[in-house]
Amino acid sequence: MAGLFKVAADAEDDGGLLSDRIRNALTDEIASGTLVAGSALEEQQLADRFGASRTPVREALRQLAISGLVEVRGRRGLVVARMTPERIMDMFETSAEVEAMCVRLATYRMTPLERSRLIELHEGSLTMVEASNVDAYDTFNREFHECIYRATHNSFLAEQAQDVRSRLSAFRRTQLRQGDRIRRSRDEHEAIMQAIAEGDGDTASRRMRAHMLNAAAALGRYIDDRFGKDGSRSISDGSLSDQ
Amino acid sequence: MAGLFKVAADAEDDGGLLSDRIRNALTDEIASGTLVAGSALEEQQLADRFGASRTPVREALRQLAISGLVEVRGRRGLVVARMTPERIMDMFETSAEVEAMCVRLATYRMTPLERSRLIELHEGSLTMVEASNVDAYDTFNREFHECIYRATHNSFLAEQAQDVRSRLSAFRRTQLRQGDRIRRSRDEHEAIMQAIAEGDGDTASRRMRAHMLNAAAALGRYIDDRFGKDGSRSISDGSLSDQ
DNA sequence: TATAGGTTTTGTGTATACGCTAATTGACTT
DNA sequence: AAGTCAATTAGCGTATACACAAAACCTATA
Repeated sequence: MAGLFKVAADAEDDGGLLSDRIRNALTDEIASGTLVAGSALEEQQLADRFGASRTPVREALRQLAISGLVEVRGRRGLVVARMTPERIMDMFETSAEVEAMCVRLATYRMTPLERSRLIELHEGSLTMVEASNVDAYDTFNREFHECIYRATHNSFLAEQAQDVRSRLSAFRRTQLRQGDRIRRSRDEHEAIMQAIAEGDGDTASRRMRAHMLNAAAALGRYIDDRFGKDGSRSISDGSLSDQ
Repeated sequence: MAGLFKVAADAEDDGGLLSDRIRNALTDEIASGTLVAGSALEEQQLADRFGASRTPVREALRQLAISGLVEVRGRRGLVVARMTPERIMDMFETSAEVEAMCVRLATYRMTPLERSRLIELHEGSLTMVEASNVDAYDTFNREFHECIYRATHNSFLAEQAQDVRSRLSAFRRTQLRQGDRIRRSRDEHEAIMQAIAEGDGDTASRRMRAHMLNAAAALGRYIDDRFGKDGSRSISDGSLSDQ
């Protein structure tokens, strides 16, 4: 069973479409490692296991293929994609770069209303940190970043950023519980907010990149434990030190 | 018919999978405007038109939905996505930002072999410019950018960049034929190459962004003609002027 | 005449059946 | 004994059939 990760998909565990439920279930099983990387995925077998027919299974697999969670191998079936530590770090780095890109544009284009909304959100996160309320902070964090996406006033970019972010959600899950990561996370947000307030998009961008890479690093040991010991590569040769 | 755009998919017009052929055909028809935005797409009707059954049509439509070319509306069918000028410019801007991000990382991480390969490609493009060989330059251009993607040494980022680029291919088609765009394109490549040679990732990044936005601007009038007259917004408030 | 409720219709979601490609295995030849 | 070719088969790609849900339409009543 995929008990390790009970993702947001559980909200509508039985109401939605069958193909979507299968997709979510497979996503969880792959992210949690229940389905080991490289193993073959046969449609009929999965259909039997879910008590469904091949049709919705196929739809689910095709979506997973586009998400990159499974690899298509010509005519001869699909296999669970190998989520190597390198691959995961690549995804985190990409996410960091995308977030940095977004906050830069957002700094230049944000309306006063959007700015005050972001400030309001940020200030509200203080009590969560003091209460060590991880779940509340996690929700806030998502809103914080989505607020920045919207402030770019580029809906396509916002969708892309959201997509990358959602693909990492399964791995980011445990990040905030590592040590005093929450407090440091909020401190980094603070620094980003300051750069935004000064209208300095490039600085906000650099700080956001560092922020995201710190979050990734907080996951480093966890990922190493799960997937191997080789997750230590320099993931940003650029100006990482900041603030 | 979708005669306007004979895309690269034509290379294997009959050999590939039926669902892929349908997907390509629909992509062309949407990009070319043959299928007007907002119109409903019924599976059986499309199946009849392509002489196939609903199954491959469904697969194609699901892929298009993920690509953003069609919008899913609950249970009541799909509609052709509205490709407004704003949307297209958003996509071009995103592409520009992604390319800028890639070339920055590539500058820091590129191996000597990759650098020499890029130089070789760039120098080879000179004869194409002098011969005004648009098709050859278009092929070179794709290789040039893909070479940069790979040089980031981040396969996930490379895939994302490739994905964004491919989504724009239908619109970028005519770009190089506008005026002396080819020569200016190569000049911009030249400036980027220089920054790469100096190991200045930030400069390479800025120049790449400007390069991509120039390419988008070259398409501006074309897009305006096709989709309306409102495609003129400031698409980069940041440091656009460069070199 | 307008509205409410039921009926028909339309189209997606899912199940099942068939064909075809290609991988595997076995036998036959060298 | 090893390699090659043919036969078998496993599994995907596609076609067709059925179920169900939502929207449109028609009818009956106020």
